[in-house]
Amino acid sequence: MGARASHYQNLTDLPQGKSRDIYIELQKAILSHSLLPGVKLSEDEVGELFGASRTIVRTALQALAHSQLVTIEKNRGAFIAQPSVKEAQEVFEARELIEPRVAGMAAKIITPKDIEILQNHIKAEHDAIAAGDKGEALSLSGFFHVIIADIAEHDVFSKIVRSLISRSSLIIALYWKRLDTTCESHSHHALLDAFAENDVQAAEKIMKSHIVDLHSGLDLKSRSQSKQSLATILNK
Amino acid sequence: MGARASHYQNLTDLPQGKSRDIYIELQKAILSHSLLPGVKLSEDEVGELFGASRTIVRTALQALAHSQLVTIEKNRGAFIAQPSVKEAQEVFEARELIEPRVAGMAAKIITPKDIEILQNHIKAEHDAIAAGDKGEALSLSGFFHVIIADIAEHDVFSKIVRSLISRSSLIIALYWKRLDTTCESHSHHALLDAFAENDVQAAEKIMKSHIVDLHSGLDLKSRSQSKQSLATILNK
DNA sequence: CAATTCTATATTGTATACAATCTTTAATCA
DNA sequence: TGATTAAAGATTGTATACAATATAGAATTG
Repeated sequence: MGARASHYQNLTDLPQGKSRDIYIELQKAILSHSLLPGVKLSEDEVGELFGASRTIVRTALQALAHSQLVTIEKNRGAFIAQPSVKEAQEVFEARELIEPRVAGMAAKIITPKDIEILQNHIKAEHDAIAAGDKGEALSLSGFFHVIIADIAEHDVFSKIVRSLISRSSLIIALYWKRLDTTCESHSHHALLDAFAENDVQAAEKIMKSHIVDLHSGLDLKSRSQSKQSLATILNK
Repeated sequence: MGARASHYQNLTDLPQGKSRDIYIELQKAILSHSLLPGVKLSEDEVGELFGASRTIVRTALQALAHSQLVTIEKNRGAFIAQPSVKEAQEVFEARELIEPRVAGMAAKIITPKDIEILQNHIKAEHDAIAAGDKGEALSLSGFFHVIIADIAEHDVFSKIVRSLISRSSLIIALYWKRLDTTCESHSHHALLDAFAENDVQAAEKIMKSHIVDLHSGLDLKSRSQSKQSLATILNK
């Protein structure tokens, strides 16, 4: 649990403070699909919810915009980003190039403790699925990839991977067609086996096919959409 | 000329306005090594220079911080970033993975007009070297890679490449040891030949070895300068 | 004289007031 | 009625005043 929270935190380079808190909270809501693409984030409303002035809120929203989780339209405001079909393709193409390499690097230097963390993470995924908490399960399965990037101890790749995975979450919200998410867990298990044996090549290969598989789970013709009030969504 | 300006502009997702102008100007100064790593960017000073309020300046500085060209320290201010040795290694490792792929993609779809643009760019590089304008030459040789990313028409990779090249400029300012920069031009020429023949594999290979070569031009033991204050630069 | 504490100054952090712009609603005209 | 225009309201953009913090210099102490 503590591990998960820290992964959220490390996603921004904002200095500590209220802006950072707001960034993290909003991000959490976006990655768990509580906030869906297209939803407007009004400065007053967000400020009201978090007890912060607009100055602070704007800092957080601009940071989210830099992370491409939010789009800011001049004189119109901030909205949860809606990645285009082309962007969706590109994000997964990038993941197909970068993440196998990262997985290979992780396999090289992974420790038993790291493996335990990943095992616990997979368990948490299973629990979320069992509990029917789809948003949480999805969020966790994304963070699985982030943990691997952290294990690889390569800050540059790690940051890129985090960004790509965040954007993947939005892409999945818009274009995911498969209803069975359980198939993913299989890949994660297989990856763990490769890690346990420090098998670099196997890790690369499994990660590659895993991402190709995720990519193929997208329906890049239709997109889904819905609108809700921000206050309702954040339970505040 | 116009092409070069547009490449600066496309480096940020800031909305049009004064913040964007400041971002672009500061970035230009950083990439041409007019502003060196460690230099402080005081909000008042920058605001004075550009005739803008601190609100606007802060937006620009925060954007630069997110691009990792600037580091913001709480209650201390913004400084031109000073990449560590580890970060320098990682940036070039990332470039070695990503840029060859991008060069291959560009080779596949490049047009005669694109090739002409690249040729003109190389000529501008030569002119800058001939004129002894080292900063300009360096900046241009970086943008050569950005243009290739644009030709590949892959926004996600393009953005990553832009970021890596910006950071490379800081890294070169801190760790470059070679005194002859002319050798680079050769690689750029060779790349152009591969592009002209739409030779994907050759483009990948040349780009890879070009970046490995750049990487080997770094002295990752000693850094050329540590913190420079604005006072030092102004001889006060 | 060196080291330390204290004070004054300068700089950044935040809230807020006002301006500019967009959005919605009401009114007008064909 | 339907479309167009005009006014009112709401929202974002920007400047600025004040608060919090860090920095530099002076005073103090051993």
